[in-house]
Amino acid sequence: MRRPSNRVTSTDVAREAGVSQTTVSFVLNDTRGQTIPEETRRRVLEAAKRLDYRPRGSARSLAAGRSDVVLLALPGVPISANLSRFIEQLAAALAENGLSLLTHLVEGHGRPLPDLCAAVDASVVVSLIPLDAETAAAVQRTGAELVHGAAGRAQVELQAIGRLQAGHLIESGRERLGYALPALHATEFRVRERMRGVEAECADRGLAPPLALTVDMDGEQAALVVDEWVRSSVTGVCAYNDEAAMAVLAGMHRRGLSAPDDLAVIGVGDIVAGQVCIPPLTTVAVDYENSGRDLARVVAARLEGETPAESASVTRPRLVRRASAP
Amino acid sequence: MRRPSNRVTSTDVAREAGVSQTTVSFVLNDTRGQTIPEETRRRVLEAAKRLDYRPRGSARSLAAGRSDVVLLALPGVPISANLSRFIEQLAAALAENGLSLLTHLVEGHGRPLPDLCAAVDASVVVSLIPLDAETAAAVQRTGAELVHGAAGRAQVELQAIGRLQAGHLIESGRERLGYALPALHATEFRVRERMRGVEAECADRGLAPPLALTVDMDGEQAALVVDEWVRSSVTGVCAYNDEAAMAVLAGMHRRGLSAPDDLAVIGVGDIVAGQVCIPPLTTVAVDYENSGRDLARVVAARLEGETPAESASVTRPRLVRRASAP
DNA sequence: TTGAAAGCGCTAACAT
DNA sequence: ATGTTAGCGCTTTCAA
Repeated sequence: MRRPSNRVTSTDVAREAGVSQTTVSFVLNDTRGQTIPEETRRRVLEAAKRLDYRPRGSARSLAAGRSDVVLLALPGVPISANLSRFIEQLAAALAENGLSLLTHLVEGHGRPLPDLCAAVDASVVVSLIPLDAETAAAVQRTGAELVHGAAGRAQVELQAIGRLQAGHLIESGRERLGYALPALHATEFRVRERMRGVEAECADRGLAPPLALTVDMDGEQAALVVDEWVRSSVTGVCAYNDEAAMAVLAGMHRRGLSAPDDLAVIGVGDIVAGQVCIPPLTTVAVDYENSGRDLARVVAARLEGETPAESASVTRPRLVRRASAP
Repeated sequence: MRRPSNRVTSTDVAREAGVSQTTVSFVLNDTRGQTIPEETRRRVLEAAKRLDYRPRGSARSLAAGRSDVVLLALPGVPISANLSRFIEQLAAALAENGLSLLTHLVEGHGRPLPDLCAAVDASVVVSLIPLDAETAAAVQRTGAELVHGAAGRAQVELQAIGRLQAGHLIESGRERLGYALPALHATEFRVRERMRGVEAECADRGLAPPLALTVDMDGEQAALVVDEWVRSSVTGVCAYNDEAAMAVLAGMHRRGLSAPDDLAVIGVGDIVAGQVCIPPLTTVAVDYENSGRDLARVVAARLEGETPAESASVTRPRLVRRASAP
């Protein structure tokens, strides 16, 4: 076969504790239906600690048929501080259930998700990205439970963001809106849905749809775009994100215009820079709050075989009022 | 034992292809030293594809004594677009070597790194965070190779960033510098080292050390800080990061001052917002360029048992000139 | 309350 | 060129 590794195994622990390997397993797993005297338990636990024993996941999941690994699939985009906090919560809550959270960060790079699932024998895959049917099926065929972090509702929530933006601008008296599309990823699902939210809100309030224009990360180009909005009597602009919103602000500055008087501007994301741009940026923040813990609960339930009343939604848009659109 | 799962195994593939399970293993692993006729290979491959077979990682690594999992340990902070690209490269390059990249995103949350290593039987751990000796030892005791992504040199590079900032300002004629510390994490290693770089550069050029002040993400507070710099005849400010730099810009704006005339400002990070703030922000970008691929090479070498001339450094600071400090 | 023993699905040495 | 077989370290039944 191969050189036997020198890593500590449960057999070593058993020898050290003077019990059988089976007993070690019982103690370490708190096997229910097994009653272990305190004295034995203590001896095993101490031996394990003394040897710094760590059960080998591969052996464990091979034998048990399921691992304690939860795979989190994230889109490859930069990860915001906000999302970062959500992941922390999720990891912490899962750890309390003895589960290990590992992340697949880079959609489309590296090995395909189903391969990764098989590679670590994941018991659950939590996906924050929409999986096409084929991938989803392949994941499930590896034996992993599939949990959608933002499934189904994602579309609704994305639109809710747009609605919140438009609603705020309209309530402050703007009747003709513009929409600032990002130069990159302009065709992405998220971009489309957020803009749809704005359109829907305008429609509901009997206003014309927003005048959508693409904004580069360049003051001069942005100024041109601003010119066009002004020409069209636009008085409020919803941007796809805070960066695009800041580009609009920069374009206005070049023309001697200022927010909110000439054009009210509202972004999405609540990036730190938005607090100190000129003027400070009104934006829609997407909070994850306790949803990390909620999701962990869903994951745990799934492992019990239950199908809980679907995941509470992960996101929750909130208006952050600052000077650019008071 | 347990209900036999209905997942496809290599035995199923063997049956489907009409060969032994061993042969399937040979074909799928391209076992060197084994010669397989094209016809057999084809039959096996087709059977595998037909059944959508995926080798189970746990069984594989249990038998082979090593898995194909590479664990990337990242700090819990938000992940920049830049770092994101680095990870993509790494994942892609590793995949070419048949390795799977999984990420441990949340330092200090969830299970400890050594536990995760054991849980997935990682063969390599790539750490972008400094690991304390105890953790490092524990990781290695799980059998994983430890590769430091930015080890040792980290300090040098962090200082190089500060030097680049200061050098640029000084070369453009500024003789008295300020340093903008972030309100949060002000005591962090990175913050200290970056500022040390600025101090070192000032010292080398025979100038006084920078006047370091803490800047909040708040225009009014920043204005107060700017007042103090002006009072002290500071003419150029190095900020810990782009956000802090933008706060300085905001403070200046409140006082009717503008960059670079009254105060030249330079950040770090090259965040997108810096392209469209007022004025556009000069900054130091930290590029990962091809270091994802480089690191993958180091990982592969380590798995071969070689100890290559230590990892090429991961980062490389570069000046991005814009209006705030031309 | 404990332990012996049978696998889990795979790799790799050893036949054939 | 292919198959037989012995484990890898663990969980879990079953017997003691």
